[in-house]
Amino acid sequence: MSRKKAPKSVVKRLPVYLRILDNLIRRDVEIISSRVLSDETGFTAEQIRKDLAYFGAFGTRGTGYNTSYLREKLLRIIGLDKQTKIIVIGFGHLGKALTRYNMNKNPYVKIVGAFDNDPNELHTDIEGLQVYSMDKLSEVIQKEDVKVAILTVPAEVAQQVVDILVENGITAILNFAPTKLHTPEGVYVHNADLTIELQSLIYYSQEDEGRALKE
Amino acid sequence: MSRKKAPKSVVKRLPVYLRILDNLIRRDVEIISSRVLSDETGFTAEQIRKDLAYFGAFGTRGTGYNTSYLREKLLRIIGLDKQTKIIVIGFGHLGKALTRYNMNKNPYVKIVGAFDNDPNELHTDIEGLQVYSMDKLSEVIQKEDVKVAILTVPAEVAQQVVDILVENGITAILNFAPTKLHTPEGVYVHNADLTIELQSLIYYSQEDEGRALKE
DNA sequence: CTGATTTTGTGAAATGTAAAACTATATTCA
DNA sequence: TGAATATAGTTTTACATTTCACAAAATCAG
Ligand SMILES: NC(=O)c1ccc[n+]([C@@H]2O[C@H](COP(=O)([O-])OP(=O)(O)OC[C@H]3O[C@@H](n4cnc5c(N)ncnc54)[C@H](O)[C@@H]3O)[C@@H](O)[C@H]2O)c1
Ligand SMILES: NC(=O)c1ccc[n+]([C@@H]2O[C@H](COP(=O)([O-])OP(=O)(O)OC[C@H]3O[C@@H](n4cnc5c(N)ncnc54)[C@H](O)[C@@H]3O)[C@@H](O)[C@H]2O)c1
Repeated sequence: MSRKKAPKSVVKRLPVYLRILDNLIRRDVEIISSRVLSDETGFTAEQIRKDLAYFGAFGTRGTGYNTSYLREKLLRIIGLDKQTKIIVIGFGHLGKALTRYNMNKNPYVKIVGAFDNDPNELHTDIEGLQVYSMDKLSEVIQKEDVKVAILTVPAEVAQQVVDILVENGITAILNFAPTKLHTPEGVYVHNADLTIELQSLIYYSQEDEGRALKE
Repeated sequence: MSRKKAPKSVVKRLPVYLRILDNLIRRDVEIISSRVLSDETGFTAEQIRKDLAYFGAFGTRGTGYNTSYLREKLLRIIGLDKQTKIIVIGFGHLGKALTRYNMNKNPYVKIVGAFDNDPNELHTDIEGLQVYSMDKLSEVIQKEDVKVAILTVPAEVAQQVVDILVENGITAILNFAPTKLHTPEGVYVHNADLTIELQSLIYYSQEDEGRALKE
């Protein structure tokens, strides 16, 4: 049976459910209802049930969801059931912060290398991390069979770096550079645009003062 | 005349338009059509026109939009016409990267202080930045009349820090901690959850392999 | 100066997403 | 054992957003 494709908004909520489940399991909670999940996530219970229904029926009526079972299912749905290999391009301030964080705090991914074109950045104090110059890119991507890259280079060079990544078989890019990237069909780009987040927050922070909507 | 409230999706696109306009003005482009804006942003021309229409009529039929004029209007709409004062709470890896970036690259906001509870973090090599211990929070917020905070503390302490921020009059928070924050009515929280971005990207990177949607 | 062209601004239709209502199934306890 | 209760899963309805289609207004060419 072929299920309807899940909307983007649903996919964005799956990792939230996963995180809550991880916390619950750590606290030895074995069963959770959509109602309680609702309290923890802020999404409505109906929405949570509907989201999960895109992928199957994982609960028990009258009881709720088994936390470990649902976690396993979510891992498989999201694609985290086997550790995803990732590279980071642009080992500057943000690249370093993200690399360190994902190596220490994110068990679902494995950073197999960081890359920079500045020779001064080719060292690190992060344990277990290799920092390479850009000419090692092809070699590492192929040897490790990497498909996912985090891009933290300046906006001016982002497109040219992306072209190289795509050439070498990268199919998914988390882009922090504030610029629109052009990629061929089949290469996914997610923009994590921190400036946009901040500016739209400022919009809302002023809304109450009645400025924004007046003529 | 009172206009209809702009949807969140529209508000998120306004900073994108602003950025493109900044680039165009830097290249001395004076007039831009919605069609070309569409090419630059990836949004459809109709959508761009409709977005702007929530706030007024800023273009000239037959010609397009004057870049400088539209920029001024957008600045005022978003609330960037006067520099917004911001504080950063949690001067760790991510907090440092964001602070440095916004001090150097983001002319629309002014970081008036960073805060940390670890005495080792109370120094910095960022020019013009003051790093304070947490007991200076009230004082700085009041003296500078700050309303917006960037939150980069560990998830475990995020809620207790938020309570302090709210107590002291902060009304908008950009939250990087992977946890749901509870705030009273009138306090805006935007979650910038980088782990969710990465995990949902992984979902899409596997979609083509036909795994995710099969029974 | 006039008709053709361009491009904005906007109402209507289509699509996508969320919420609500409902149904089915399991559990609990008298 | 069976009625009451709890909760998942499904269908329906409402709402939000995008796309479409075109009128209105400005410009341009001759
Ligand atoms: N730091 C932030 O908080 C922040 C916030 C919003 C957006 N961003 C965006 O994220 C990106 C990185 O920001 P950052 O603060 O880390 O900047 P950064 O200058 O500290 O780091 C950029 C790194 O990319 C490297 N680099 C430059 N050209 C390269 C190339 N062609 N190939 C490989 N590496 C190259 C540089 O050597 C540097 O180490 C930028 O696009 C920035 O606009 C950053
Ligand atoms: N670094 C990343 O790339 C990344 C990615 C995703 C999410 N995050 C989240 O962002 C937050 C910060 O991450 P980080 O990597 O910068 O961590 P970090 O440990 O480097 O920084 C956290 C800082 O907060 C300070 N702090 C702790 N408790 C505090 C308190 N009660 N009051 C004030 N300051 C306090 C610490 O002293 C430290 O300097 C975390 O919640 C993390 O989960 C970070």
